[in-house]
Amino acid sequence: MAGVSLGTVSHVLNGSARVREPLRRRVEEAVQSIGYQPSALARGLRRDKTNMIGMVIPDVTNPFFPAVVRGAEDTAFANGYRLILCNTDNDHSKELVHLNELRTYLPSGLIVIPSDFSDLTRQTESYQQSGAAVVCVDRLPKRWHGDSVTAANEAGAHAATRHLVQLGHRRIAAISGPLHLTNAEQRLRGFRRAMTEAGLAVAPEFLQEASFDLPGGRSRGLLLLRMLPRPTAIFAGNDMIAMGVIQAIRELGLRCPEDVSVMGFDDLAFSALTNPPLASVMQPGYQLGATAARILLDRVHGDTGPARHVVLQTELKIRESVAPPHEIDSPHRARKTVSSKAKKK
Amino acid sequence: MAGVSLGTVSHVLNGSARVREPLRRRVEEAVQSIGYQPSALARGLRRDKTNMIGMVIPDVTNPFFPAVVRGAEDTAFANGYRLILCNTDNDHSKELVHLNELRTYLPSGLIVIPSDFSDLTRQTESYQQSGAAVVCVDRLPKRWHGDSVTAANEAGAHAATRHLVQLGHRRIAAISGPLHLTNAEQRLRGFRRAMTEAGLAVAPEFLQEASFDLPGGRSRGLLLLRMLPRPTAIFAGNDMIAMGVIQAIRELGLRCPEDVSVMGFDDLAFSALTNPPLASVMQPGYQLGATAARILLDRVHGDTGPARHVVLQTELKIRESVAPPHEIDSPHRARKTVSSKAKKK
DNA sequence: GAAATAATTTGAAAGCTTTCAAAATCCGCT
DNA sequence: AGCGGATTTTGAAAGCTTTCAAATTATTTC
Repeated sequence: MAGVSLGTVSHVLNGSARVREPLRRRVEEAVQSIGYQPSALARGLRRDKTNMIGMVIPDVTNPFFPAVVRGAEDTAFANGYRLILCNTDNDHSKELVHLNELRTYLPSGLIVIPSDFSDLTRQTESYQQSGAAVVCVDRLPKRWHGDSVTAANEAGAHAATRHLVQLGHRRIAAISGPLHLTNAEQRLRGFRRAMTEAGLAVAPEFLQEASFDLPGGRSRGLLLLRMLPRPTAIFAGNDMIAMGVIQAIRELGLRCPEDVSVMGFDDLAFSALTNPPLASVMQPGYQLGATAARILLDRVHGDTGPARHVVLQTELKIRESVAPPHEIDSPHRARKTVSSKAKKK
Repeated sequence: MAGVSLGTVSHVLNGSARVREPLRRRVEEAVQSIGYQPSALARGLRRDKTNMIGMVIPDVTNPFFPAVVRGAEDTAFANGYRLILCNTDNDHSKELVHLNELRTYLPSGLIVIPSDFSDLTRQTESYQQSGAAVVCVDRLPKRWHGDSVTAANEAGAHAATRHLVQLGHRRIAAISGPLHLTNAEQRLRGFRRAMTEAGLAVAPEFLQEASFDLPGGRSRGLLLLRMLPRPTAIFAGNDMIAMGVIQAIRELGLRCPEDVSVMGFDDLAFSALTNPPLASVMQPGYQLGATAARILLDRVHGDTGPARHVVLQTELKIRESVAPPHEIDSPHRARKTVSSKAKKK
């Protein structure tokens, strides 16, 4: 200690009160010379809040989520906040463990991509009364009324399906993600609406549900492709499912897009590099994360307005995995990029 | 509080002293009923150590790193530790910020994939004297003497190159990653050794250096492909570079593998799905992370043995992006999977 | 120049655990 | 019943900040 009281040091470091020049300088020099850094733990303990943000995601390994994490990390970091990353593996009990433990670190907030059957709502209460904000991303738990950031799943799926219809497809099947996840359900809804609007009926067996991964898409794809008459196009709930479908197509000796068109959702970084390049509905993962962090920070800084539900626009990326069906003459061709509208309420 | 002293509660919760049954039960019931959870902050403050592990990586968005993160997260979580994730963006100053700040949280340890020009060694000292362990993964800073977990880069690159040679290639070029990264440098070394052993000279202009990403691979690829005589095979420093090369090949109206074979390194999850499927040297990202966490936990639990340098084996994955060169008759064909040896010292 | 007022600086408490030494209780034994 | 030793339980300190009220110093005003 170089000549001054503890309280003064704190004031210099936090600018919490004016300190006259000579003192301030002495303190700053001392801090410099011994490389003093305040203990984040003691600080958090005293302030009842740390600069940490808990980020709970299903799995870093799934290529869509890292983009979200990155978006959140960047804006959090730029504002002096740090991320604690938690994988839930879509396991509800693991989610609970994380949620419960995270609280004892007094984080400033939580950014959550909820797992299946998440009852985040109840957890959230205890966080909110400890002053932490909670923002949900990508998919929402049932009856979620707090802040959220999602993609325009319904609109995106609608645009994608309409594109398939415009290419001339009539027998279009869908492989949705797990329907208790709101994003999977919304995408399916968009698919159905587009089909209805086109006056096309969807046989119930043409609607399959799979887990959001490659094996899920492959097995459901095999199922669909063995039906007669076979669908000429398949709308997949996400790109991993779509890749599974393409694999199934190949296994059965069929070709994509000549025999079956495939449309994905997510537009992962590598979807443009696959064989064939995958048509997909782009959703802005980075933006989802960044926006969630933005909202969270606003809350931390005192925004007490009504819950915000940000819906980010998607964009249809047409690539070689879709083409007009072979059996029928293709009536119209639509190669342009179609955007669904962004919406905020 | 239900009838007993503070110290006793602590003992019950930590098993730090025997407590007689009736008391213990009363405490446990009280804890249950109000859902009491000890403050991780106060605990860390008192114990001079938290259950957090700082994980510093270049970029979650790069598909190789999430696997490492996942491996580390899983073993850390299973042992009651949590991960604070930090992106450095390969920016040394950002790495410094993270490293400095992380320390104030008194983490149990650090798992670091160092950025370019990292001088982690100095940082490490101050961590170690605060009792935190540091493990380096994937690549090492210059003169790193602490624990490390890396892949057998040299051996993997050697095996891959030898495979190309055995296919009949003579004019083989390499696009390495940034050579101040030890992993890039080791892979290049493996490449050179295989070439030397095969009695093949490598023209200096056939050795290019690129950043570990797709644009890097594309631009260097274009360069190489415009040379005359053109290389018949290109060994890429990682899969992202390899994808860039394939893109370059396509842009020039050439075909892979007919005109040019491409070999990658990493074997990312989607490398099997690209067009053409990418031959690559598999390195076990998940294991790298898991092993690093394992070593870290051992250190935390008191292992004070000499520094461990674990080298994990790689495995050559042959896929359609490599084939015998067209111009020459292919002398031998080698389709089998070749493993490099694992090594521990 | 003294008093009043404003501006700085300080001291001490509080936040929640863990831990060490001291106090209390238990147990067996005579 | 009383005593010694072993076992449990308790009290208080410490860990590092922040913050509030109190104390000190500077500044203004008459």
